[in-house]
Amino acid sequence: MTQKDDFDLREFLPYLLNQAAEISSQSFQRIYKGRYGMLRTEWRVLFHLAIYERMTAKDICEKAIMHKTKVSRAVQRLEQRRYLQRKPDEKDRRHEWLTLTSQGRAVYEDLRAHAQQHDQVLMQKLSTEEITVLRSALNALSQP
Amino acid sequence: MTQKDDFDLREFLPYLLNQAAEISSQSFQRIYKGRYGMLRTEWRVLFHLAIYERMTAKDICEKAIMHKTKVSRAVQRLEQRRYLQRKPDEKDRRHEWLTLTSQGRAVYEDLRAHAQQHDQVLMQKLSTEEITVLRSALNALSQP
DNA sequence: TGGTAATAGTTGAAAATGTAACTAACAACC
DNA sequence: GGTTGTTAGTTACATTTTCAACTATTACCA
Repeated sequence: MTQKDDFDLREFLPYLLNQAAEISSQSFQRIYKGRYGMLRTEWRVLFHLAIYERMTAKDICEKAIMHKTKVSRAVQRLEQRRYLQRKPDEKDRRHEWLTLTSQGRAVYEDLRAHAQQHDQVLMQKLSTEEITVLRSALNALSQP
Repeated sequence: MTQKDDFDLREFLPYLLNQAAEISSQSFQRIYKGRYGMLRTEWRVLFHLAIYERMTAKDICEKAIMHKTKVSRAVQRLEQRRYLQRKPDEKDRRHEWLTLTSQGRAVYEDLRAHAQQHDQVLMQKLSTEEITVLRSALNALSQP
């Protein structure tokens, strides 16, 4: 099993990105899954609502770059667990405003603490300069 | 929809990594899916076999950090399309050696060309220095 | 030797995701 | 006002993925 080709997978960005994303998500996944039985889509929606306070599903789709069916289902599950509330817009009843309940906010506070801790651990693998460059590069690559 | 919390999702590495990985994979996905009806798991296995020539499914699991059932099913589909061959190990018949057929290799060559081209486009979003730092940071984060 | 444990890989059922078609509400134009 | 088009969000179905149980083979060790 020796490398033969001149093409190196370890330089192919989509591969590298996926690999790094997968591995660095794992231990955080154990937390939100283990503690609250949540999925990736769910914590993402929860975090967006905690940070932006009041959003429609559409807003979340755009910010999080998630498909509307994913968001729709995550919202359903979060509502079932009483982590969020829906309120139809008075002016345009196609829109629904979503906000976290106090329970949802408590779950967020807990997960956020773990997320920050987890981020600290990840960053220990990198130098200060790498962290800065990495963040800006990832943001650049995230623009479609 | 104004930001309220002091915690910024745009600094949380697993989130950023996932976002960047997702977006930068999309246009490559259109290629392998559109041209060959392949899945992400499948091109990954194909590429590993092209680069390392001869591997067992287990080897691929470890290199690509994929679960064995994913690899098993990707191998099945690649075999059905005659992109690879299996050969049981003489000494230990639990192992199966996998190699690409010439057809599989041709598909790889085609996809590799597109991958490199795709990488060029992605890298245009970044400076030379960013690319270097990004790659090393991603490799560091990919170590479990 | 025989019995238990470990390993490579597969399979089936359940869960999650993607795609396309759908509903409901509003907008725009005649 | 009525027809047509657009938008927010949901649902149904097909495809993928995950998880756990399974087979087959080899390793370990009393």
